[in-house]
Amino acid sequence: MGKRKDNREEVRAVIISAAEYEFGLHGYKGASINMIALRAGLPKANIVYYFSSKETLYRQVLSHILSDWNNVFDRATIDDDPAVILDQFIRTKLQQSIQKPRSSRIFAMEVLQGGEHIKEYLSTELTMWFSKRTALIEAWIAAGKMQAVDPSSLIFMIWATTQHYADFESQVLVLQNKKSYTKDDLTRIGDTVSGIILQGCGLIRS
Amino acid sequence: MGKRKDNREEVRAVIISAAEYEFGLHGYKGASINMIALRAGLPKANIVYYFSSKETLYRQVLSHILSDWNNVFDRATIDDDPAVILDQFIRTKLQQSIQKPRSSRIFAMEVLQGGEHIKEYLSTELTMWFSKRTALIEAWIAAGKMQAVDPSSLIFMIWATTQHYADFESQVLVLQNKKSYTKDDLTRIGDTVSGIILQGCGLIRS
DNA sequence: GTCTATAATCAGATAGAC
DNA sequence: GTCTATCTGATTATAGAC
Repeated sequence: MGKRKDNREEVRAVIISAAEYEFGLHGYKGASINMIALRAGLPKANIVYYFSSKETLYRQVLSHILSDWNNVFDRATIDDDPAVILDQFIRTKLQQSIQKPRSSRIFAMEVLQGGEHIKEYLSTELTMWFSKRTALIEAWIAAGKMQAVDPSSLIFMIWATTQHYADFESQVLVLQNKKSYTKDDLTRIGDTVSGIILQGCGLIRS
Repeated sequence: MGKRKDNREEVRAVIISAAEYEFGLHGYKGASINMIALRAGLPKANIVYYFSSKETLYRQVLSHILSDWNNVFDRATIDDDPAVILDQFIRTKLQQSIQKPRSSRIFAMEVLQGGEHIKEYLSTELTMWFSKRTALIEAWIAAGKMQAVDPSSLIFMIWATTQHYADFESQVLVLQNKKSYTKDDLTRIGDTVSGIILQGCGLIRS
């Protein structure tokens, strides 16, 4: 019976992966169970059998994405150097964005449409994370470790900029006449963004 | 016959406005002609009568949005002060984002899903705009008017950050425990974003 | 558990009366 | 020009054979 359970989990994982692909490409409404089933190599009835409904599947995909989003900034304290932490935070987010663009896009489309499906995540887990980080930045400022900036705006700025490369990938690539990001792009973008933000917070000098 | 033509244009304007609302809320697939018709106060057959198809209506909405997007940066030259131009660019974009969030969201969802409907705009008009602006930034750098930064990354950073307040409005408001943006928010965000970016480009000192 | 066939619903588009 | 009624197709979900 262990066999059966294992298989069940494997199948669920295959479906979630296919669903992530389709939702990331077409959004919640635009993705169809049929296409997800085709991509997973299963008849569409099985999708419903494993997840009850499209809505449930979508929620599972969302929580699968959110569980993947831990980062450096999480464990930083007042004793850390803000320059090091912010630099790592920016580069890690950028890397995630460029390596897993579809996850970022699903989240973006969800928030764009009001975030109904992740209301609880936003108002509990993420709100707690956010208030701890803004408090830390304020503590750094009070300790004279960085210059006074509005912490919320700073975090939004980093989120927005790093996610932009996933969410607006089609625009970014067309404008730069490229087919996909290279390793050099990742370095160049990371250097520029980290450079501007650190210098803009008075953490490195011109 | 002038009467009729005028009326026709009025009705079309009402429909476009209702369509902008619905597309901005639910995306292309998620919005239905039925809901657009209800919002416009018309039977749904009239929507199709005036615009032939949902697709055509959507394209009209998109081009209506794009025609609205001119800004300060457009007419800047090498003789201008980059600090002034970039500051105005940031604050104008931010204002547009906060005042017309739905336009921004429709554009965002379109690009997120691959930008098929605006391929031509992206690869002609916007590409030209973009290459002129990056060239101008490079000229400023060469003239010693600002410090060396990657022009593309800088523009993306400004776009991403300013649009974030429209596109991720639901998240931003929840995290700051607000119902809507105030005039103070606009000032505070503008000051922070403009401050970090200008200082980050060596245009003001700490 | 797995799959085929089908029911039920909803959307976009059209026909035709007024 | 404007609207009601209807068609056609797609999509989610279910029933029931294997």
